[in-house]
Amino acid sequence: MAETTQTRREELLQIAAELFATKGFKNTTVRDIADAAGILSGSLYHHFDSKESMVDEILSSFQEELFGAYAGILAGTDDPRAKLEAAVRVSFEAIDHHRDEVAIFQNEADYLGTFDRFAYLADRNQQSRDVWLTLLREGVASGALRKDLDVELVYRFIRDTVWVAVRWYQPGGKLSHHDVADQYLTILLDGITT
Amino acid sequence: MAETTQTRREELLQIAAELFATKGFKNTTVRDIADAAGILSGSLYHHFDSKESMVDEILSSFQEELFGAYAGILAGTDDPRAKLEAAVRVSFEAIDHHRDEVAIFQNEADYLGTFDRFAYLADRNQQSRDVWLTLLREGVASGALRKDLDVELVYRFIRDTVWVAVRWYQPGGKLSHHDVADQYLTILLDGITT
DNA sequence: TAGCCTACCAAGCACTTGCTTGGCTAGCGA
DNA sequence: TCGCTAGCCAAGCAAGTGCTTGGTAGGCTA
Repeated sequence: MAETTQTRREELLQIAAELFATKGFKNTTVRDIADAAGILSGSLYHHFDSKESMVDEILSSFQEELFGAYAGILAGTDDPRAKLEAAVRVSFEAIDHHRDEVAIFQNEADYLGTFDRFAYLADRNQQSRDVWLTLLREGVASGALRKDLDVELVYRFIRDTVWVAVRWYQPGGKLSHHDVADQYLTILLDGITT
Repeated sequence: MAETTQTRREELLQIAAELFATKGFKNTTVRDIADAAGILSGSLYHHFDSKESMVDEILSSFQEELFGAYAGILAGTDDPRAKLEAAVRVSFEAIDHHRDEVAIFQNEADYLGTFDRFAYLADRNQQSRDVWLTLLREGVASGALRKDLDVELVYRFIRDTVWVAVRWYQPGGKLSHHDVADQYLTILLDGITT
């Protein structure tokens, strides 16, 4: 294989990501990671500078992909409601494809954000807020969404509900991420009453 | 004061709760707690057996109060829709009144649940699920809620949205917990479209 | 005033943490 | 065959971790 050089690194990153997602960043030791990889802890430092640089790499590469998808939606020509639906679907898809990364971001962003190195996490948060608020305001302006809503609050509810789903969503389970997105959009758009 | 004996203990618990909520349980050291209280770390062990017993006390007493409230709603004579609304309101109220406790439960339940001592956390989770599913099924049966909903999924969405609000809700802020509950119920019950 | 209790300090122990250092080995291109 | 690199090990250090121990000061009560 041509990418043999990269492979071991990426393999270790995947192992680390799963542990970070499951046990938390601070709660995962370099010995845990090394054990799971079948090597000694010191050997990790042949591949990475520090434990921090591992999460850094995991999170930043994921964020880049996700925000590329959002940008594509915003730049598209769909009507506001379709764009909003697309953003929700893309998010649930991210949970399906990048379970560990989403979980790490959800659980550790606050803590990691206190370090200079992870200042970009706050920027991404702001960027995400801009995306959703833009979509919601376009929706209200176009008449597709109710005018009596507190757009900021709606944004928070959507963001929370979508991302926290990573806690219970099972990638190979009975419900696909399409199913989950469908059900959530039904509730969000039309409510649960008859 | 008659409760002077209890006061210092409770004061220390409050200090610990705030740190656990902000920095995480594992990420908070006994020296952190002691520093915040203005004493040395060893002195904490005059009041408590261990760091674990501190979270234990914090969480269990909170849970008892919360589930008492749920039980009251279930036992009431309101119609299904009113009961559902009441459960949502009680939850947002808990976020307002017990910020730290809710945050700790949200962030640490998974990790703590792996210890025998905190097995009751899983029981409480199950109990909570029963409460919400009962309310939702009564709603569907009465005709107040749509029949095409996946009740289990709706439960998860509600649970997540309500409790994760602890991450951004500001107790003394512009929006009261009543306001937040109102807005969420509007969305949940009737949707965001026109 | 003697005995007891609450609240704390000072010191440190046993262990875990992230990370470092120096060295080994297998494979590959020249 | 030589040098180079990727990948790993063995050993350990400095800082931090939860918790223990023996002791002190002040107040309450019999």
